[in-house]
Amino acid sequence: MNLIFMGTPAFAVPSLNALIAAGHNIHAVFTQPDKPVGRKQIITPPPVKVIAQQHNIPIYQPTKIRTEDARAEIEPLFQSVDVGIVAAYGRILPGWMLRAPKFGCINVHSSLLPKLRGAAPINWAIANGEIETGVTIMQMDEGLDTGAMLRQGKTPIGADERTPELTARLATLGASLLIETLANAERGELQPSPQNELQATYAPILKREDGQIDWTMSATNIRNRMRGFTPFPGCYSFVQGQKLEITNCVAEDCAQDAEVGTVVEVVKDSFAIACGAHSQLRVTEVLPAGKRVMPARDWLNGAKLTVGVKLG
RNA sequence: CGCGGGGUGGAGCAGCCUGGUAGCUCGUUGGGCUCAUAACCCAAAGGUCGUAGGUUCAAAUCCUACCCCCGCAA
Repeated sequence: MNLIFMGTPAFAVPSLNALIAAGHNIHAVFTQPDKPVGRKQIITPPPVKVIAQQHNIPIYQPTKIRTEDARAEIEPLFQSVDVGIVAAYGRILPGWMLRAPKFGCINVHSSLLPKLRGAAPINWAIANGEIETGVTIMQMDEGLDTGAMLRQGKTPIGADERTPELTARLATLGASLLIETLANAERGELQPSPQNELQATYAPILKREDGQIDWTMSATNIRNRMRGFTPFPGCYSFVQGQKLEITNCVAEDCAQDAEVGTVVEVVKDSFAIACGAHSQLRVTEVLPAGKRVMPARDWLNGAKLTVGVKLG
């Protein structure tokens, strides 16, 4: 089919590659502008741009698409193709863009809609303790991930799995579902299925503050968030005024009746902190501010942590 | 010139302000104890104190420049 691809991060790359491999005619790739990354503020192109360049596909990186000038330039392009494909493009598309292509725009969303609509569905699937998630291919409308579903695939979430691994798997799954969906579209066999609004939940974009541990949560809940919030925003607390990120831990039952957030045990290779719901979080690996990831054992050697210290 | 933390045996840290013997908790190696041990006891090895200058009788420590790592902010 003749199409336009819109995507930005690594998650979108398998979909783009699959479209190319399947022989679709990609008229243009839209992606976010190059941005400065890291302490050195090195200008870095998004992964999707790199792939597009390798295949000599025209690239558009508009900073604004809601202006009349932008519309005048872009709308004819969209009207000339069969469908627009969106995979983690990172911005809200105006209605005229969604309607311009013959089949409209189709989105690869990494959750089992109507659950987890929004910007960070993979992180929240893990953080919420789900045991299964997936990818939904949907017909886009002007709402937030509210369009009719075209195809859906599921995958289990491993007990120790974190966001990067799950993201990679879902990206691959999404790519294959996307190709199947387009094949159906070409045969005129699409069967849109509306979402059940009553079951909708949301996965808001993550902020740095989301990483601060609330010790009144259960240890299992905290551990799920640690997995889901890897690598950003992480899962951290403060020990004697110093930020300490927890990079690995185990949830345990707690017989003791200590105040939540206090250290209840310090042993050779780990330490435990009282959490809500009669549980405790045994920390086995940490990232102190200004340092790199280290086993709890190493950190304890120098930190001289004692039972009774309050975190937060 | 965005703000800030840091570089000390293999690991994590103290010592620096108020210059003068290289310290702590571990790890490693050897020995001991024990039915046994990742536990305990004894002993040993292992350090250009990030780099280069400077001040000084004397620098991990004070001064100057530089290199590298990291957190925050973007």
